[in-house]
Amino acid sequence: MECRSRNIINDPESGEIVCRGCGLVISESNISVGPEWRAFTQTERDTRARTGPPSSFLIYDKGLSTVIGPVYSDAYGRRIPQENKLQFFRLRKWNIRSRVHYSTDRNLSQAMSDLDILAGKLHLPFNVKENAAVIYRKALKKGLIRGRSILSMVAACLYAACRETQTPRTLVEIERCSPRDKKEISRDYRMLLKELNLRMPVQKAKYVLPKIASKVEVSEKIQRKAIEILGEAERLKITVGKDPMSMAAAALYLTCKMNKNSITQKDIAEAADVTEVTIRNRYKDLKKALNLDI
DNA sequence: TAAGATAAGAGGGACAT
DNA sequence: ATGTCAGTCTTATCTTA
Repeated sequence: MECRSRNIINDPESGEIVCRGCGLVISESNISVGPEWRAFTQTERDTRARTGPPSSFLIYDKGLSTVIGPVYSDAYGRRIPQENKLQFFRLRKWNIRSRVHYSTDRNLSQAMSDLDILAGKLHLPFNVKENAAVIYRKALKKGLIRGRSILSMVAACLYAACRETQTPRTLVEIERCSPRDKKEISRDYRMLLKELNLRMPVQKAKYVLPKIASKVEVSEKIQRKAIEILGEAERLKITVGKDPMSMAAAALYLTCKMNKNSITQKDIAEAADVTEVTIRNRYKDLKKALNLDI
């Protein structure tokens, strides 16, 4: 099988790399990430490893800080004399205190842990989480967090990261996993867009279609046909200003009906998280624009 | 029982005041 | 900053096939 469009996306649901155009799973990224050396004992592994954990925006100090550990021996394993022990105790104490010293650091360390929890609940891949962390840092630097809820800002950053990376997650889905409500999260999200001058790519209905299709019983053929219809709808400019999710839902419903797949509006509405009425309206638009008579 | 029709209300963008 | 307006989507209810 060969996919020409190469319009690939890292599917966060399955962890696969798939083509957004045709749904082909491309699993050929066989890069070996293991070491090129062999080691037979733990000591050998320790001495041969040349790297530590990666630096990450998800850790408040990017994981690069030096930590004075609670071991009372020096680099050669010799015990530290009694008279110096107190000195090390004080050093360690200030090492810990200085790490999370400023309020922004405390805020960030709290936020990163909240982000971790939220992204985990939503099964979001690492790159989205990292992206959200970068946005949060920018917001914090511009003083946009103060006076707002950390949890809401974290949710807003995560949503922004999803939009930026074209990872299909709706605001409602994020709201369900966050203790803050949709109104607040969306307000903060809009504020982020404005203050940080973020430009988001427009969500395409055909990218969210597989998400709906995976929740209802639809054949691969019908999915492809629905995507075709969406392309046509876009060309006819009847998608502008419409929720991509409802466009996709309506296209899927239309295709099912044309192919004698007796799926109900209710089922699709549930899978797409839109109402039946909205599906009906979009369905009507599609039928009219495409001159279809079913 | 699913699908269609209709109406009222919420919330946000554009624009004016 | 606040108000208005058109347009979208939701919720609710009734009718039709």
